[in-house]
Amino acid sequence: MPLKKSKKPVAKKPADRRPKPAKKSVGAKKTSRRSASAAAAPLLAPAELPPAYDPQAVEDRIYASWEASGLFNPDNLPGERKEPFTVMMPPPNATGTLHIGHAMFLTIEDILTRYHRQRGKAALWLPGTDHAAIATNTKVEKIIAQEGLTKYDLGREKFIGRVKEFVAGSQGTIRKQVRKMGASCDWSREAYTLDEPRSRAVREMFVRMYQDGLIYRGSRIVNWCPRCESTLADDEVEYRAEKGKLYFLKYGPFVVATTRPETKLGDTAVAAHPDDVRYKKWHGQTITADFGSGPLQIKFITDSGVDPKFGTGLVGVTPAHSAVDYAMAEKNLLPVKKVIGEDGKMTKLAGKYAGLPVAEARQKLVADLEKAGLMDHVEDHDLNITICYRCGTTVEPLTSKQWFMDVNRVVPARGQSLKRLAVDAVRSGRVEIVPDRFEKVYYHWMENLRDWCISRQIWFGHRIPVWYCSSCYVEDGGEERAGAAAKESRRHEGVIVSVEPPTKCPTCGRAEDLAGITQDPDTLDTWFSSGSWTFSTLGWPEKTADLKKFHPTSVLETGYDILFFWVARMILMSAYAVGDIPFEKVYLHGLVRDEQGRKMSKSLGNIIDPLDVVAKFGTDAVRLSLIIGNSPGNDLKLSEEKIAHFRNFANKLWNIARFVLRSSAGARRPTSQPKGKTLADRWLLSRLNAVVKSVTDDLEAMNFSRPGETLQEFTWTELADWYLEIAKIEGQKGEILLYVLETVLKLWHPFMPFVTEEIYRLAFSTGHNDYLMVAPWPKSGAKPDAAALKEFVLVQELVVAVRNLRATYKVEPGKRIDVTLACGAKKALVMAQSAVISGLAKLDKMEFGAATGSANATAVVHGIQISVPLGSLVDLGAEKKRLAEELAQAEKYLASLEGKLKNQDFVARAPAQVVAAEREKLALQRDKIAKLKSQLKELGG
RNA sequence: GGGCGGCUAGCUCAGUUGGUUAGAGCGUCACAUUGACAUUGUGAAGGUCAUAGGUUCGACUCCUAUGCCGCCCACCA
Repeated sequence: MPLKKSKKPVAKKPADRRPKPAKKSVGAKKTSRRSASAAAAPLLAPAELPPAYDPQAVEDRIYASWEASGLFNPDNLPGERKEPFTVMMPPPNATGTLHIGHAMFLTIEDILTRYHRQRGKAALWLPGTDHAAIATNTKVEKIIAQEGLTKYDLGREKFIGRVKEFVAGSQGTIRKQVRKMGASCDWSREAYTLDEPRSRAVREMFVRMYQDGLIYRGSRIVNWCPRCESTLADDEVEYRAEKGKLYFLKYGPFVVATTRPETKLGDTAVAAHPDDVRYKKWHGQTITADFGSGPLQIKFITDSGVDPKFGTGLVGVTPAHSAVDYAMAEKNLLPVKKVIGEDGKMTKLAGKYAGLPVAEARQKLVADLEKAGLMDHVEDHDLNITICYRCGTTVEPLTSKQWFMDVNRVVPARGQSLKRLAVDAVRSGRVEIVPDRFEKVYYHWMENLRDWCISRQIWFGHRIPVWYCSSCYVEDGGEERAGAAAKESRRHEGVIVSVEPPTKCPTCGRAEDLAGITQDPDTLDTWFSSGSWTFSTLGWPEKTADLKKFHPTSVLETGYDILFFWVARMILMSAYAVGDIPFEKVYLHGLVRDEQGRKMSKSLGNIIDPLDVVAKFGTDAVRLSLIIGNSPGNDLKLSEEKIAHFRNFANKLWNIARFVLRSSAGARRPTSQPKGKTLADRWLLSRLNAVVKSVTDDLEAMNFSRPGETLQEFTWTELADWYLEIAKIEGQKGEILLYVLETVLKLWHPFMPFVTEEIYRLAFSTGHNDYLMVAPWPKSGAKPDAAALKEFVLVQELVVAVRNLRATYKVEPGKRIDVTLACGAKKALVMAQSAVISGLAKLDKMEFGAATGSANATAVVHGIQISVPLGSLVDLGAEKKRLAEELAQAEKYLASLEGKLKNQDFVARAPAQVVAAEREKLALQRDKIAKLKSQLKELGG
């Protein structure tokens, strides 16, 4: 009993055991046992298979054997594999553990990878993790806060040490969990956005873009999170509705409405709509306003974005603290007056309010204005405040000297701006987004993209590869002005931008005293590094063989929630760096929600932990539950009941295998599709071919739910419930059963890799790295046997009709009954199938001809009248009622068919096929009605 | 303010070029337990496909409105 011996100890091993290729415990046993008996027959007596599939006893062992086989690495795959299939795993944030959403994407990507691997491609699925700069930084700040520490207590070096420690632990957990899901990714190529090769790629990218003038340093408006003490990208802010006030201030000769009076100290203009007649005479003038910190020179400008109906139709323009206002300032070359600093306090430009936190400054200013009679009135107002997507703190828009990526400047080598390149990649069809409705969303976002602020003031991340020479570099000072001048540092003396740390200043030659050359303290936006993920993982900037072979990648599979953050950035950066698309297709999945459709969250306590449900139901069941019943771009509602259903299904498949193995003892394993001998054989094989085609077509179209449903229906209903039952009657089906089982395993394997691989190992594997994982995908060559399909349906319906009668009259399930069939032209078919029909319907005698006597229960199917003499069991009244109901229904249907066929337009315009089908239905209904009527007459109705 | 998605059986969802008596799973009801499987089998009940129009011989499917529910984007100071 080698199976049982090998099972227990392996199952106890921890999931995280990283198997060493040399140690082939499973393979070795299998090989020695197998080598004696060649490949002809199943090698395991079915008695050795436990009656229930036990995922816990199988999964870790199977995964370890896959990993040991080296077959996750495309370089090791058998045969000549010219065509690559590449998926880059969206690197999970190294901030903790995986949730059920990760389990979903792992499943989808694994299905894709396994399918294409079976199709004979060089399938590469490259795993990795993301350092997730702000998220991880914030997380570790929280952790050390529990020790009563801040990052400043530790200092930069020590703090980063703590982060690295945390990340290492998190990565270990993630690796374990990814394996637990059965992911067939190539661990030998695992990458991390902050490891050395990726860091080098980031620096290289930065330097090249700087040299091409696409990265510049300038003082522009950014989103500033006072808690994180860092900038945020435009898409890293979220909104929260809040009740606020709208203050109407006396503003020189006007009244201007504002929600943030304290920012008015930084106003440099006031704007009206150009067509607003009330203010025409002020256009171009300069007025003076004073809010208590001295007179302000305010230019009157016009902007079509101003809504004349809101407030007084005037906007106080505060370039330093509003993105909209900054845009107006750029157009009008207005001065920028920064009254709020990065510390969240008023600057010295705020006069007497300098040094006050923003909230206090507002209170004081409002009080002062009221005192001075400068407050016209105050209204309640609903407003959307911007908050940090990581910590929820109110974001302060302010101008700051940062590094930006210019998305509108023409890329020298490409002749177009980054924005245009990224739009065209999708517009041209080279990148296809599934579902396609997201293409519109993508265009809209990309067209409105502004220069991307890429510098962050957090400590953890890629340090900006820029150094400043203290001898040559002079910070700009003085008054700022919006517009072209803000992009000051495309080139600047004393600014050294370099992949490797500089050894001397290129301007002054300063070398010995490197203390005078200091690196920019800032780090890069995390998306800057993940934007290069598709090619940095393959060795870029080196011209590696991997890069040549596997890029552009085939499919990028990720959640629709990071379409902008990540997908768009990858298209942008790939267009720049490699002059190509990063992937051919984008498949966007939805969110996993709880059974009530709520987001899963710790506070709601409705989180489904993938490891919990995997332990409870098995990985295969969890995988299916995340795939079936879901379509791209739509959210999925998940419940344990659903997972339990697929646990049951995995067990069903297991038991189908047990049955097949015990029924096929001594049979040869066919190398091609056997010929069917009986109607049931021909039906099943024909159905199987149709299923192969349908599943293949669906997977090619990246449709995962439907092939799962198709396979489930075929496996459970057609194969198990019908064919296996017939096999018990007809016998002698060893070869067909083995063939169908093997084919079904191959088809199911991408969806449920563990149970299928285990069955394959027990039933078919010859050892020697013979894994289902690399078994060729079935071909769907044969044409459907239309006659067999049609005839078998008749047999099925006949059987169901008899079962129905039995259930209606509560005939004991075990009892065999007699039946009289009036078959007409179908007699030959029914006679030929009499053994099957009798077996499935538990018949004793089957007679042909018209039934006699009134003690019959009757049904009509496909023109065949079934009469079951039930003697005293038949309640004549009830039977009459039942038949009358059936007759009424049939007549109703007949009437609709007649109506349709009487319609000359239908007959003339509908396709001939459709009309003919309707005519056939009509004839069948008429026949049925006649038979039902005569039976009713017989009963005296 | 602009845009997108959903609305099909009690629940979760299929329904891909317009032609089925609208399907599945779960749940419900009835019955069945000596070998592939009770993590099962057999049978049944259950829907005017959100509403109103329109196009068409024919609409769950296409078009136009409307109503809920959800999401995304946006500069209403």
